[in-house]
Amino acid sequence: MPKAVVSRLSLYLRELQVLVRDDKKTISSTKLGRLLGVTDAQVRKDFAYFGQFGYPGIGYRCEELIQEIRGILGTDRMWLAAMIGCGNLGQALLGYRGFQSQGFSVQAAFDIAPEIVGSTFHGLKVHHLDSLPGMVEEKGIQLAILAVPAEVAADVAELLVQSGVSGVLNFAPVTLNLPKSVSVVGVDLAMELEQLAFAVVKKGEK
Amino acid sequence: MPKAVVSRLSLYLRELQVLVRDDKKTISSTKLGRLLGVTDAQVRKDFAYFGQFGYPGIGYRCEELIQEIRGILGTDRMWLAAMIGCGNLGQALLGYRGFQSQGFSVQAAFDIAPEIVGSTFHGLKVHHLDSLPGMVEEKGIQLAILAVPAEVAADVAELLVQSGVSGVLNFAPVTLNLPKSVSVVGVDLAMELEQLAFAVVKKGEK
DNA sequence: CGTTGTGAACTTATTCACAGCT
DNA sequence: AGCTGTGAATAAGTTCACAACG
Repeated sequence: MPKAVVSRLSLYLRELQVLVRDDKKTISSTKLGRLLGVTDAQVRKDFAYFGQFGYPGIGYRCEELIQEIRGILGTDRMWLAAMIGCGNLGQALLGYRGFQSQGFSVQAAFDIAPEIVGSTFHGLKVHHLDSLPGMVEEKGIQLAILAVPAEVAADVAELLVQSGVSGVLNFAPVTLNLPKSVSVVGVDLAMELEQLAFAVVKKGEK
Repeated sequence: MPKAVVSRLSLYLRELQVLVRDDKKTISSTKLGRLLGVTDAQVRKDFAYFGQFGYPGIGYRCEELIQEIRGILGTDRMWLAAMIGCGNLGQALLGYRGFQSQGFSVQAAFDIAPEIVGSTFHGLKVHHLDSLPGMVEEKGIQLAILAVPAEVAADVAELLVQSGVSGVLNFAPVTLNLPKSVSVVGVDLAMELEQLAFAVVKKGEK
């Protein structure tokens, strides 16, 4: 299965949730594809990797398809996460409503700076990083959102691995080299802007 | 040219900047690839789309290659950006140092909420969205960072287009449908966590 | 010698096109 | 009639492997 399929699955899910909010009951591969800029065949093939979810002559039932996708992605259960680093970005992410609504619950927050440890942001008290291993165990935390400065990201990531988390969402602008038992997804905001700059330049040339 | 090449270019750039900080003068495609988890052939082919930057027997000169990549991405000049939406996320992004260092300067910030308009975050005063078109023109703003709630994202994006921006970095969890003269890069934080959840689930099954 | 640049081989991903279901 | 699911065809992207270079 192509690995791009999984990111399209997230995209389909997001669009289906919009459709349900607008009281749409069913949607065809053609219409769903049009909304997202992919072909109808692509939509059908993507779902076909996981099962037969459609109804010939009808399309896909939105609510049902949402459940199927959530089951595939694993977001039908609640995932417990820890926020690591409560500076600018970490604080903002603690207040982000979109995580909770998609199946992610930030259970604990950590930092190392004396002026931040002990503070409360969006109802969550910040603990010292030293207490991370214990709390991961105690609370059953599976994922970490890493929002620390680049210089310390590698070391902190190492600590996360030792603490037993299974996945890291890395906002630090460095490539983490972790054991392959731990999954990593990187989000580099400056890189995204670079991609945008390139797209603009290319368009200007055409 | 494959479109994945451009995102790898950003990745190479980031790693090269680390290498330069560590006083490395040159690097081979094999070593650079190892650091990032791609093959040596991939590294060479990626650069080959844009020119001949390497030295047989030596590798690539880091400083030189950085300049080449910045030239390709268009980040050798400074890009002027506006922050649209100064809630949680917008405020955090205004304080993000990584943008400036990679060639992006946030010149103005906008919101619509009376309690936010007029405030100052990280040295930047928040204007009302109504003054956007004028300031885009006046300051020569090319890019917009869209950090508004999903419900209003489409309408605000429309205003951005009318104001004349060339590119939008969209943090709202919706697909924007803009004229193709305007480039859009989307970053959906919940989607990234979903990708991570899937990776963890899949690893557990194996 | 170590390393690039690149055509050719191969692998992966997307699109086509149509049988078959409702 | 409208739409899915899917094998076959096509296209895109990656790796191989080696000549040429400093």
